[in-house]
Amino acid sequence: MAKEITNRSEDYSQWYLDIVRKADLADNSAVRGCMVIKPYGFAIWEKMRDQLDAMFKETGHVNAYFPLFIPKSFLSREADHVEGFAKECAVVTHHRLMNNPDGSGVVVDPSAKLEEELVVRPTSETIIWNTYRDWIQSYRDLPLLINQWANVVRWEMRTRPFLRTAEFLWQEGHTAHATREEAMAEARLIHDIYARFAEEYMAMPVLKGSKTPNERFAGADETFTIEALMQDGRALQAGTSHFLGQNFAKAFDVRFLNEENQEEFVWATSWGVSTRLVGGLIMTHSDDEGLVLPPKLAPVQVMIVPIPKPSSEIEEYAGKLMAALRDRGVSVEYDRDDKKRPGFKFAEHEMRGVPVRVGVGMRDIEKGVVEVARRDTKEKSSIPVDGAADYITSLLEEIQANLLQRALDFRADHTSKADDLETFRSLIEDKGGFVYAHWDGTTETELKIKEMTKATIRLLPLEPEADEGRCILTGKPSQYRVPFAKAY
RNA sequence: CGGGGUGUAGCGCAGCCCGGUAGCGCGCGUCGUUCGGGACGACGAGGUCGUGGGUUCAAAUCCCGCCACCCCGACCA
Repeated sequence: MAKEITNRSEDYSQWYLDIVRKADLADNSAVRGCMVIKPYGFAIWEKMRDQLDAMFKETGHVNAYFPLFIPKSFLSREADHVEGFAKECAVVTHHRLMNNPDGSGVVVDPSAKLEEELVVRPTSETIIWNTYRDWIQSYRDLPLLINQWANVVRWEMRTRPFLRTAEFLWQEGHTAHATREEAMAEARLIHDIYARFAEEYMAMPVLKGSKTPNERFAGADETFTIEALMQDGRALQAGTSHFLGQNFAKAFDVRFLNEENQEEFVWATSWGVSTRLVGGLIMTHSDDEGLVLPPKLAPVQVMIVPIPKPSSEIEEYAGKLMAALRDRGVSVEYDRDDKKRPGFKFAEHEMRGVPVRVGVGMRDIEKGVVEVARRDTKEKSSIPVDGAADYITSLLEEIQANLLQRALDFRADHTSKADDLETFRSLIEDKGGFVYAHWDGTTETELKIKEMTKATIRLLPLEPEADEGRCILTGKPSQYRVPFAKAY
């Protein structure tokens, strides 16, 4: 069922791009590296967004919005931060165009040069912390638990729809706390929320852990990550939550008076997930027939196809089922297009990943049944129409669970151990997936292994399984294994 | 920024080597027959052949410049 792993990544890449296009998710845009998200693709993002937003709000967060433009000087306040992002910033230098004197369209008006150039946000820590300085005076102002839904721009050299685009949509949470412990707990809380969302809603299992210093967010003291495994054996960083220590508070001079009337710098976190999750969703579940959506995130969970074409008799028969499904909170649509034939519609809805298709024709009406087809296994069965709403409701739950299980099995099949460099290299190269190996803990070794094999340490397990061994590169002692993988 | 490749109808491509004024499939429109797994037939619409120059009686085709995009690297929280 699942897409077979191929070492020829261009095949996999083509398969992915075909799904994006054929399932009507996104198009290339006129701007290099930016994509147009089409209504169906955006509907999936909206389902994700609404669910995440609810989870943030349940844990005391509120939404706000900060400017798109950041004065260039803000970026350089935090040394690591500017170093991390400087190479991929879009910069606004002027604020006016004028007619070209030679009549060939418009040019930038040189007299409209900005005093201070503006950077299109690659992330908002700087402008938000510059604002927080004015909002925080006392411990009574803390914690400050704010999230924003926004777009950001990172001028990446190579892009791929959803997985890495120059402009992308995301949420970024920025919180301020009175103590180190509280900020760390916040970073861990969000990390847990991301993992729960990935598994319960996306049916995408993730590894949880912290990043090595080398892979940490620019300006963070600790980065927590969730890492998923795609069907071509590559890992996808799906969401990060950062403990920022007092780095940004110091850079933007954000202090507060504690209960003892002493001045302290505040403690911070930031965290985000993006439209990259849509790419992860596609790559986790899709097959050669197209997209496969987990019911909890499918814009349409059940599509009713009249056979051979719409009629008032079929609509009346199906209408009762639709009402019963809606009563149970299931989103259902009736395909009333009378131009397309049933076979075409079947293929089309499969392409778009609709979890359950219900076929209704005269034959079914005579027998008092409907034909129920599930997208994940392609199985079809004839179900009495009277109990169909209950059957389909539980079938949706079963599909959700099956997709997660399938992905878990795939990950288990593509998780291995290596005790020497040659085994490691061949596992990474031929099998893909996560390869657990011993590492001496140094950035130097991490980088050398990356250079030799393209594999990176995806995370450091939070509760590592004790397993003494020797680093596959240097032979130095190691207390536990870390998962390596090639990553997107 | 290096190495390779491609620009021809909405999409995917052929034609280029060997110059003669543009074609195929899908899609699109109309009509008819169809309709329980991507229908078929007939007719039809749609193209500054990426762009600028050169050679030639004549350029999609040959030559030179430029631009864009894709792939592999580099890069990438």
